[in-house]
Amino acid sequence: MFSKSCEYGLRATIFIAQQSHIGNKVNLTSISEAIDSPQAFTAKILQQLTKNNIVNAIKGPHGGFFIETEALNTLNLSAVVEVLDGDSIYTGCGLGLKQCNDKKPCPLHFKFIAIREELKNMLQNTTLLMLVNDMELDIFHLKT
Amino acid sequence: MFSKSCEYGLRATIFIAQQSHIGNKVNLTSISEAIDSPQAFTAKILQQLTKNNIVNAIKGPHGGFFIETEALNTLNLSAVVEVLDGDSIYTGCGLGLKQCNDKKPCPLHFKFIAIREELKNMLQNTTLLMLVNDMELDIFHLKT
DNA sequence: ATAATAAAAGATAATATTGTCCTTTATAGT
DNA sequence: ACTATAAAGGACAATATTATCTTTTATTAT
Repeated sequence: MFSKSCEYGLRATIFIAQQSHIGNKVNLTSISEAIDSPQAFTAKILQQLTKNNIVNAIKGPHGGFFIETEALNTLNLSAVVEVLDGDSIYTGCGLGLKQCNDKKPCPLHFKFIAIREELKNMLQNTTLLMLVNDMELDIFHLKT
Repeated sequence: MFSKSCEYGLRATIFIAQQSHIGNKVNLTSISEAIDSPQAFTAKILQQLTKNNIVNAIKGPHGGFFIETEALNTLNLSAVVEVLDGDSIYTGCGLGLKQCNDKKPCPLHFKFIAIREELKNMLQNTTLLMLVNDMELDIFHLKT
């Protein structure tokens, strides 16, 4: 479904959101430990998320990654996915055709649209704050 | 969503189904032209589909690939996807966790399940015959 | 038997993705 | 100023996916 980059990116973002919600900044080491991801690779992904204003980064001692409290309520999963995997998951043809649309569709086009819309809605309607609140239930996890 | 192999494989299968429905066997060259795919790569994919009894292959002059008429009605898209991409699309975790289930879910687990079920149903409920019939409408295409 | 056709199989190559390592830049505390 | 911390950036390496090329096997028709 998503690329490895996107998977790690989503997990990292959710972890940062969680920590930001309780007022903590987190550094690369603690992120990659918390989500069980390759550290250097995760660093690259966080750079992209930082450049695209999904997360904030502060250098130096007591620095680290965080998300502003107000943003937790507006940032959704779709924003993260779009930064890391682009919009191909929304627009790409299920059979890999370059041109596939309502006018000139592949045989699966209309069947796919329904599912993609649902996925899109789910990703757009799920904010980081929602996930952070869910995770207080403590049955959810981000590693292994 | 699907791998390139799976995209080509689905397109090839649909084309073969179409031709089989009107009593034609088709060879590699005509398949890769009809679906605009790299020929040698498509050959490898067809080998897998043949081994897994999705399509039949006959060597030699007047040989080629085909699907038996009865099978057109029972074979569904899910069968093709499972051969080429395995079942990861049904069972894999959206965040890439090795262990993610109802007992120990990732934060997106329950939201994903709904979408995956719909995808699964769509792929399982869409038979090759249905697609062949749809394509008689002539608005659908398999290339570019 | 021979030639032609067509899939199967094996080896190899190109590309993209995933992952690592090392250096540079920024910041804070002493 | 110096040191420690931490992200940013660049170069490189490993792996997986995608793609090609060549040889072999099977079948048909002459």
